[in-house]
Amino acid sequence: MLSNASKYAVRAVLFLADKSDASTKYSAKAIGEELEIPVYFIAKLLQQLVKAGLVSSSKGPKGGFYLSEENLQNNACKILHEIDGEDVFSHCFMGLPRCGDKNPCPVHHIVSPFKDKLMAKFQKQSIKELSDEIDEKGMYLSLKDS
Amino acid sequence: MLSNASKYAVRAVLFLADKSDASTKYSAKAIGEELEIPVYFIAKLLQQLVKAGLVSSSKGPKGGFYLSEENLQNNACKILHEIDGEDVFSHCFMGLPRCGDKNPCPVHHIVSPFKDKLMAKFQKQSIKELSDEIDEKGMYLSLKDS
DNA sequence: ATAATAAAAGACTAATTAGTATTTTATATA
DNA sequence: TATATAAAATACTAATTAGTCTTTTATTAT
Ligand code: SF4
Ligand code: SF4
Repeated sequence: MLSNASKYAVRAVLFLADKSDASTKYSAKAIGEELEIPVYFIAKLLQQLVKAGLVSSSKGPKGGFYLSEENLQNNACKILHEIDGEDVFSHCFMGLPRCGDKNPCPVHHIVSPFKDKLMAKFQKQSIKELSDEIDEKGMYLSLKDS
Repeated sequence: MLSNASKYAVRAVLFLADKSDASTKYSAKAIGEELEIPVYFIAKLLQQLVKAGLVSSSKGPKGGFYLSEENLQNNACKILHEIDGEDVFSHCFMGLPRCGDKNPCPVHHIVSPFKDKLMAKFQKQSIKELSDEIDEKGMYLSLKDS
């Protein structure tokens, strides 16, 4: 459903949401190593997100990626859309040729509420809120010590 | 999550469950056209399922694919496993390096029950039961007239 | 100024998935 | 027994996704 790319991107952004700010930046190398994501790959993804205005960055020594207060207000859905395209959640499980509520496939009543919940999660909550929840509930993005 | 291949395969098998028996067979061509699946592709998939004992077939004129009474007793999960491999449902949403209930990712409490429900659906119900349910509830596998 | 640092840009290679086409083999029926 | 039919086997091509590498540009600190 989600590509590796968008999974990596979400994890990286949530990491930055938790750890970074305008004066505490992380290089692609640091992020890749911390989250066990191929370094060159996450670099490319983060650059794409910067271009889309979802992540901030600065070049040079002491430079790196971070989330501004503005960035934190976006919802996580935007990341998925930026990386995987607008129709991440629209094409779905059984892939019927012309499917929908009128012509439900065998798993529609399982898949449909799941999609709704997930959408709500990623759409209604800002990155900041999501990140706070992760902190509160003691969830992990990386399993390196911590 | 599911490949095109396994989606196609499940739809084709459920079609055969509904329409075929030992004396009413369908050629790959007929199935492909009915379900709007590339003919050569579904042929290859069905051959794979025959080899795995999940579908029956016979060659020659009046030959084709069908489900025997025995085939109908299998659960749909076996199809997914045959086509996509054993770990279709095991690697999941956020793809954390070493994830699990102890180290839940941000969407674990949404994804996990969904996976459970889906597994139950595909594992506990036989293809026959699933097919009957599809009939009862008026669900569609194809949208060609009907 | 210069050296070191790190993102930006872009050009790659590799792997996987999707889909197509050709040849061979079995079988029903005329 | 010849012919037509359809699966089986196999060898492809194409497209997408994943991942790597190199060069350029901006910035900070020495
Ligand atoms: S019927 Fe529902 S679950 Fe099935 S493919 Fe369509 S949207 Fe997805
Ligand atoms: S924590 Fe749960 S939802 Fe998240 S990747 Fe692991 S199994 Fe999937």
